[in-house]
Amino acid sequence: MNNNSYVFKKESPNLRCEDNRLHEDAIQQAQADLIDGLTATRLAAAFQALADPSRVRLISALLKQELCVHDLAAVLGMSQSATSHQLRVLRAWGLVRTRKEGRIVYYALDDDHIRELFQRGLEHVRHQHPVQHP
Amino acid sequence: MNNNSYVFKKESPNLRCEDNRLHEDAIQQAQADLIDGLTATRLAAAFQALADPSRVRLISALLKQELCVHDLAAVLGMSQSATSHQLRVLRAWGLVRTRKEGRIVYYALDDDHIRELFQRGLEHVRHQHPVQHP
DNA sequence: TGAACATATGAACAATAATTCATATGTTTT
DNA sequence: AAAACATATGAATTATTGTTCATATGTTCA
Repeated sequence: MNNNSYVFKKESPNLRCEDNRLHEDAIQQAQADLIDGLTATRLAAAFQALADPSRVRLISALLKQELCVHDLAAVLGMSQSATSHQLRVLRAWGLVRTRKEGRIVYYALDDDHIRELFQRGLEHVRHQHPVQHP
Repeated sequence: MNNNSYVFKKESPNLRCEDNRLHEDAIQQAQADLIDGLTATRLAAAFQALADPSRVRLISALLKQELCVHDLAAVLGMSQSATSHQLRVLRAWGLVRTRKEGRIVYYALDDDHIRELFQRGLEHVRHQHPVQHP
């Protein structure tokens, strides 16, 4: 999926943007690529699941092995309740799965997909320009 | 980065979790893998940048070519102001870059990195189990 | 120069979300 | 059965965030 034909505008005479004469083609192309509302909402939600420091740390703790709620709370230094709430978010969006053994519930990453996504994000952060303010 | 030695607990005699006799090793391993607070915050922020339907749609519109603010607003059906605000978020976190030509500002994806991350997310969403509620 | 245009931004408001506290559910031990 | 334990959940509170509205900045055109 490495499309090397990214389009930049040619040095162009000054036209009003409003006219849509200048950008008509680009707009149509963009309309075609635009993901639909439902997909956008789901995709955003998937990223949202990773958009919190606590949840990101939970994922990192689970990179190499499963852990129970109690231990996750201990590792992260969070309350049991907060941990459980956050785990529910991760589970609801399919990032982790659970396995129950007696009264203990073990959490694990759902699949390598997640690890992959996590690593990509980490790469991005590490290659990053000095942090700017949002 | 495909670590195939993911650790699951052995079927184990019933011990109190609190004891840390059972999970001691796991906890130490997790402590070691745990990303630090600053990294967690930055990583979460990076995902946060993609955690909104409008922003995800902006990215999708920019997959194949650059576009100006006016056109992005038109393509997404958002107000100029809202579009600009969201673009600022994407720019602040290094997902898009800008190029100014006269009074027109063109936005483009910053690099293939972003496309990659976007696609991974999309894959995840598409492979997804029937949607559950958070 | 003044009017039209493209974009950016600050303040206000509405909507979401994360944590805490108290308590509920279900399991194991005594 | 009662007590201890592991986890889950609802309500309340505080914090963040997205959008709108009005307006500011900077560029081009007449």
